This record gives sequence, C-alpha cells and structure tokens, in this order.
Amino acid sequence: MSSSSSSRKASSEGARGDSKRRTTINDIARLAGVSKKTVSRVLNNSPFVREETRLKVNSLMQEMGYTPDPQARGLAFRRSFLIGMVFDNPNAQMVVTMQEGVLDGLKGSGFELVVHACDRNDPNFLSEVGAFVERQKLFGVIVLPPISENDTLVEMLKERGCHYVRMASAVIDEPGNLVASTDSLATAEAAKHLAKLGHTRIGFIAGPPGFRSREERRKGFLAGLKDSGIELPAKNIVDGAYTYESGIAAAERLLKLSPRPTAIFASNDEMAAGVYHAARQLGLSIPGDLSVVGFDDTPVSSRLWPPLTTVRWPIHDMGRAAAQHLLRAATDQAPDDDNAVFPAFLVERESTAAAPK
Amino acid sequence: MSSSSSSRKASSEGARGDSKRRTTINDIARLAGVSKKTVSRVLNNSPFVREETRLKVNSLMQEMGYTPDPQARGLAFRRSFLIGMVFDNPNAQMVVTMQEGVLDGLKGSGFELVVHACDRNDPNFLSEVGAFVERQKLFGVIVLPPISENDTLVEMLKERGCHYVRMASAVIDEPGNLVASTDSLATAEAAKHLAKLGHTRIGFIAGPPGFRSREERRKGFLAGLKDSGIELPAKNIVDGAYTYESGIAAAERLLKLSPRPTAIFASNDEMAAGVYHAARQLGLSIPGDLSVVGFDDTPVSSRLWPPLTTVRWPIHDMGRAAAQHLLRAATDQAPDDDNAVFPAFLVERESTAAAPK
DNA sequence: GCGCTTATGACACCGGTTACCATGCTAGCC
DNA sequence: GGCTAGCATGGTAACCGGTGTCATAAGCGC
Repeated sequence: MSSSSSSRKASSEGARGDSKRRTTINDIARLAGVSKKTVSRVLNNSPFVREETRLKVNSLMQEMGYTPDPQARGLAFRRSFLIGMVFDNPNAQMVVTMQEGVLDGLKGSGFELVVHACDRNDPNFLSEVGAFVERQKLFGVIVLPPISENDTLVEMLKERGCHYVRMASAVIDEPGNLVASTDSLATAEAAKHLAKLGHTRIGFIAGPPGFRSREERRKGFLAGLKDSGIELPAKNIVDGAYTYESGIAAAERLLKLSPRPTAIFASNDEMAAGVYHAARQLGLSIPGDLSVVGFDDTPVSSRLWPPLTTVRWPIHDMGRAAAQHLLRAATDQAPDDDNAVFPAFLVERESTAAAPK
Repeated sequence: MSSSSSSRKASSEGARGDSKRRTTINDIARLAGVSKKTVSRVLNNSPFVREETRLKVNSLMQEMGYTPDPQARGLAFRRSFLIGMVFDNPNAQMVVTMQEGVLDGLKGSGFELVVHACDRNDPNFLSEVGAFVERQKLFGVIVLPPISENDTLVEMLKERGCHYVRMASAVIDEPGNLVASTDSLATAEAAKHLAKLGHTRIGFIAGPPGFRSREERRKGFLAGLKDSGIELPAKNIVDGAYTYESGIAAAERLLKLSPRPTAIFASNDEMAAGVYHAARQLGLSIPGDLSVVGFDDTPVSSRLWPPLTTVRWPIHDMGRAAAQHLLRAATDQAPDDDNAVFPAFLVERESTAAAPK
C-alpha cells in the first residue's frame, strides 16, 4: 500500500543526474563550429571531411576527453561493441590466460569482453548461448575449446551473422575464423624426444573421445614414434578423460602391462599428475623407472616433483590473435582468410630421462 | 582516389538488415492495443498498470519471445546493464571460480559480466579503470583481491556513483559492499590442528606486506597458537610473496633454524608447494619429518604428494553473493548494510601428522 | 460537483546514426 | 563570360528502442 508511493519516490530519485554530464557529440560539434554529423564523420573515418576540419574536431575531442557512447552508437548501428567469450572451464589457467590475451588485443579498441561460462552437456546449451548473442547483439564471439569443436554452435553463430573465432588444437576447414595451435607437431616432438632417450615401450593416455585435441595429440605422437621406428601395440594406448582421476586409472592399467612401459605420455597435465600418483603407489621413481610427459604446461606441471616435461602452447598470444581477428572484421571490409597458427612445443624438464636398461 | 568510392560502397553494404528484425516494444504495444509507454511500465514493474493489461502484455512478450534491448534501455536510463570484474590475476583458479559464481548469481537477470584484467603496479591503473567504468557506464564493479584492498580505487568508484563489491579476506569497515571470508578463523583452526598433533616448533610463512590477507592469516594463526599455549619466536615468522619461489626461499630459512620446526604453515598453496620443494632438497619427508599446511585449496594442493592440508574458502558462493548484492541494488531501493561473510575452513589431507619426537 | 487516486497516452529525449537535401566551389560547355 | 554539371562538404530530419514528464480520462468517496 504505502510501498507503492515510496517506491515511486525512490525511483524518481534514482535518476540522479549527478551534475557532471558526459561530453556529447553535440558539445564537440558546437565547440568546433560544425554539425554533429561532421563530428560523426570524423569518428567513423569518413573520407568526406576536410583535413582542417578533421584536425580541429580531433583535437577538441582529445581536449575534452570525449569518447562516444557505445550504447548510443550501438543502438544506431544495430549492434554492440561487445565480444563474448564462451567457455566450459576445462582448465582455469587456460581460461584466464586466454582472457588476458584477448583483453590485451582489445585494449584501446573500445570493445569489451563479456564472459559466458556454460555447460556443454546442458540440453539448453545452444539456445542459451544463442539468446546471449542475440540479446546483447554481440559483435563477435570467441569460443574456447572444447566447445570450439561444436559445429552446431558455430553454425548458429554464422546464421546470426555474429563474427566468431574458434580456438582449436589444429587447423581445420574453417577459413579465417580459426586460431589454432599445432598440437600434433608438438606431440610428435615429444615422441621423438622419448625415442631419442631410448624408450621403446611407451604408454599413451589419450583424451576422451569426441575431442579434436584427443585426435591431434594422438595422431602426432604416433607419427613421431613411427618416424623413430617405433610402432605402438594397441594395448599401450588407453583412454583418459582429461582428469586427474582418469590419469591415475589409465596409468594403473598401463603399468600393469608386461613388459612394463618405461615412459608414458599423458594428453594433458592433469592426467600426467595422475601418472605420478600411480607411479608412486607402485614404488616407481620418476624419471628413473618411468619417464612422463604431459601437455598444457599448467602451473601444476612445475609444482610436481620432479617438474614435468610437457608441451606448452602460446595461449596468451592466441587470445590476442583472436581479438585482432575480430577487430579486423570491425574495421576492414575484407576478411582475411588466413588462419592464425601458433606452434606448440616441448618444454623439457626433469620427468624424462634415458630409458632404464 | 578510387578508394573513397569503394569504401563507401562497402560501408553501405555493411548495414545489412538481415530481413528478420528484432521484436520491439512497439510491436508488443501494437499487438496489445496499448501505447509503448504502458509496455515500458510493465517491463519496469510500475504499480500503475491494471492487472488485466499487465497480464495481456506479459503473455504477449512471452509469446513473441521479446526481450528489451539493453542498449536502448541503458541509453535512456543513462547507465548500462553491465557488471565489471576487475582483477590482477593472483590465482587463475580463483578468478575463474569467482567468475562462475558471479555468472551463476547473474543468470537470468539481464546483466552481463565484463572482465577487466589490470596491473595494479601500472601508474595509470586507477585512471584506466576509471575510464573503463565511465565509458561503459557500468552499473557495478566487483573487485577481486588483492585490488579490493585499494581504498583509493574504491573511493573513485564511490565518487562515480558506481556500485561495487569488494571481495576481501576479512570484515572491514565497509558497510554493505563487502563479501568476505573468515581467513583468520580458519588459520586459527589450522594452528590448533597443528598444536593438537603435538607440534610446538612451528614455522609461519606470511604473505607480502600490504596485503590484508597477510595480516588476517597471520593474526588468526598466532591467536590460535596462543590459545593452545604456544608462543612463536619472531625468527619463526618469515615473509613470503605468495609465489612458489618465495615459498622455497622462506622454507629454506625456516628449516635452517635449530631446533628445526616440525611444522610449517604457508599463507597460500603456492608457497606451500615451495615448502615441499625445500623439504625434498633437505631429504625431509612430509608429513613424517615435517607437517605442512597451505591456504586456498587450489588444484595444485591435491596434486602435490602427499596431498596438502589446506584452507578452503567458498569462492563460488562468494561470487554469487557479490552478484546478488549488486542485483539487490538494481531492484530494491533499500541497500542492506549487511556484509556477506563466508566461513573459510581447514581441509585435512595428508601433509599433517603427529610431531616427530 | 470537487478533489484525489489510478491508469493510460502524447511527446520530447538519451547520444549517436543514416538518408537526403543544400550549399559552395570548380570544371566544362556553348 | 555566363550557365550548368559535378563533386566535396555540411546541415536537417528522422530513426535506433527504449525512457522521463506531463496531461488527461475514468473511478471513487464525500
């Protein structure tokens, strides 16, 4: 009853103008002695402005500390200046590093990064992301692995006319909208590293089915071994789930084989940590009895004992590249169809050594 | 020369209407046979709408899948529906978990989360964050530790009329804009745990000066020891920097003392990992020769061997609480001056055992 | 019949944009 | 040389999709 009147009072109070008004395009126009349309032309780099006028307007904007209101601009443009990042947290370090990279690339562009965590197993996943894109009229979306492998999602983005970048672990058939690392080359390098150390009985823990990174890492590793003249029996290849626990289980299976492997490659660091655990349970020393290689170079890898030999991929740089790709779409008209490819590479630490005789 | 005409053509092409137009407030108004102002009233829960009208409008909005355009609304409201998260990455897991918690709390509210990584040592730090807030007319900002302890920053937000929440490790004098954990209670618990196990020679690795968490964790730990009748000599308290390397260095100093401590508390898990490293170098076994306790319960803590006894704080819940606090400010008029306080607590794992005789 | 409350609409406005028109200037034509 | 065509430049009005303000009509108690 009385609440209604009080809420009205409060709401009218809510519009506190705060005396200091933002400088607007009109202010600049008035001061420069031109129309706001001309200021708008300067803002949008229209070629139909006399150099003299452009300079005057630009210096006035500088002086007044004017920045155009993204909401107003967006409203007129029928789009926003927001970039979405969609992720289903597989790895916190990766997510944050990627964010930092993207923010780095976005700096000074006037675009902002809006994050959106989701659950790829939720049945509403797609429509929920779609609603997000639609509601905010996102200019672009950066999709992190493993969601980046979801073709249906990408198709939806394309239909909505929303720019996007897929972060992937290999170059796939996606002209221009891909930022990828070269997982398979790096795992081949890892395989050769182990071969060179004299390992021939090697165990491989793969990622879970359905992940492209699983295939890339496996393919590269096996190719690298083959180049070194080593063929892996099927029983030496075990599936994991990219989790610590699955790494333990997989390692237990591998270490039960006879002859026992002298080296294990785990398709990510979490599983490699699981290998450490299993090895300890069996009283095996690393790297004396068993060499271990991981993938990702997460902080965990260097806290383990001994520090883990692993594969690093340049997440920050890839994030920045993704941002730059979207910015290019925002300014240039011509999309470049070149995918950005970043090398992943082996970081040798102390978990690998010569094979025991 | 010719570039001007070509760019014009391209830009006019850029405004591709894409046939399918968003449903607008006008559409709803026309279909409902009311003015758009009335629809707006329904959207904003104005009490001055007949129940019958409200129902009709609401069901139409439902049916048409209408959601108001946040840009247009924001433009009129002179604010945005964006929440900023400002962080200076001390810990990736914390940042991501916090983001997930905030997104959880924001879900369905129409607010989005815009992330902003920054460097608190950059001289432009303050003005840069200020520009961010201003430019996007942020509705609110969530400030993560350790930046949350920067009073100047908070003062600036207050001046700008921007709502904010500080995430902190203790209740400080900041009515209503604080989401805090109880670090000191948890470290007191850790101290008593060690005392109960018979440890009397205990080392403490503090966080770096200038951090409130440093003070809280130290204060609580010392108080807990005192309660157990243990007084720590000054030389048993060493400063660290919340990094792995600083943990190693601090542990080396502590383990050189004679008599040597039988337990070390590190003020975060990274430093605790450093303690593990130092202990290994000296051939000390954990927990046989040395008990270790950390703080944060990061993934690293359970990958270490033996798994680390540490303090967990409910980051996800705190993130959600921060979001809810801001949403309350967006709807209610009455700010509640209650700070949200979340208990941190000890997670006992295998790095602590009875003191060696 | 008056005054108060409730419910609704007309209209200007938020800060930018596009579409279209008006101007000034130069060049080309008779 | 005058007149018009053509281009560079700037202005005006309408619009993007919602809000605020204010006026007004209907309902009600007295």
